Amino acid sequence: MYEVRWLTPDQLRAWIRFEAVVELLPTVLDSQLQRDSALTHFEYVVLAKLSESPDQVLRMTALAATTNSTLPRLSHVVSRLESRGFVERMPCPGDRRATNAHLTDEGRAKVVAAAPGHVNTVREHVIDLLSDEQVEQLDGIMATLLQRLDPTNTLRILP
Amino acid sequence: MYEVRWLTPDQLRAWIRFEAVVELLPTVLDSQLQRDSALTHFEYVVLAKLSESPDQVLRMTALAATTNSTLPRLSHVVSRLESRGFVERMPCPGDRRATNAHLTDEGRAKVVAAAPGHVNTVREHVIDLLSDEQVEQLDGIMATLLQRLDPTNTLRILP
DNA sequence: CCGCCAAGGTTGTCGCGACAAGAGACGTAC
DNA sequence: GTACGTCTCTTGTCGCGACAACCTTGGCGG
Repeated sequence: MYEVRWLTPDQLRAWIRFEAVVELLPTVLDSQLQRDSALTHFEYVVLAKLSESPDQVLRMTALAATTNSTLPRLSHVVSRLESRGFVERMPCPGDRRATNAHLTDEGRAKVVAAAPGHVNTVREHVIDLLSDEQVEQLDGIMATLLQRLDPTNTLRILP
Repeated sequence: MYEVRWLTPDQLRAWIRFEAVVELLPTVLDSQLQRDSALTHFEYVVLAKLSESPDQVLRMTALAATTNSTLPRLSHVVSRLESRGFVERMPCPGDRRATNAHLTDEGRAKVVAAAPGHVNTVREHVIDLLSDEQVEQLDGIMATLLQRLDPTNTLRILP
């Protein structure tokens, strides 16, 4: 039985709405990609991050970090993507413990084909609904939250 | 091959951060509740919504709406909660198709015990990190997004 | 009444995410 | 050179969420 600081009405309202968006948004992203490209949102992110990196290669650990994922989760997903021919695993030359994930040409084609529809969904459901000022506010708020959520601050390295 | 309006650098940065938070936040909420109260975040929300309603009763459909869920998902969760003694199903007097979910005393005790820890987590990871102004901004942004995400606008009925 | 469709819930199946356990490889201390 | 701890990744198991199929009841037109 310790002291609890409950939320004020304003805080509560903001939280309930935020909570709702956090609950609903992933479903929207997933179903669009699933429907149009037979990809999970997470699978898409993996392919996208690989396509943005030099030589289309990233170490599993680095890939896990940029996708806000854990290694076990990533490993499973890469296995699936590998069996579909979008990614191939290659031993890392310098470190025999490490594995490199490499985007195949087929995988690259896949993500290139999926990107427009995904960007469109992001616009329709988020960006285009907000003013430039609100986008800036959103960025500031999320940057603050990430300092708590992302211990390694991987995401502070941004373009 | 149609026209694509890519995101501007500012928009992209905001989106990547928002995406990261949407990915990471649910895990934090789930693991705290799981660790301290052996509850899923969604289970907690179900119990909480019931505890806030008159007579601790809500129809399944209404409960699904206020928890941003689908009926199948809710039905499964209520079954689990029922087997643990936190909720009981009762036929709705007025409509023999409908089912009422009723929070038991045990369930009420459970949610009351879990609430402080949960509120604390929400404060630590979200509310207390933001200024009052940012909380207001967050509320405005999320309200806008919900108009798209929540077709029935169930959540616009707020305290 | 009676045939039809919509509304309200439940159940079954499948796939993904979380977690724990394990197998190699690297570094380092002695 | 060898023993220990750490890093890197994989694998197996379990539980939840999405989706589809199904069943019952209610409303409504003829």
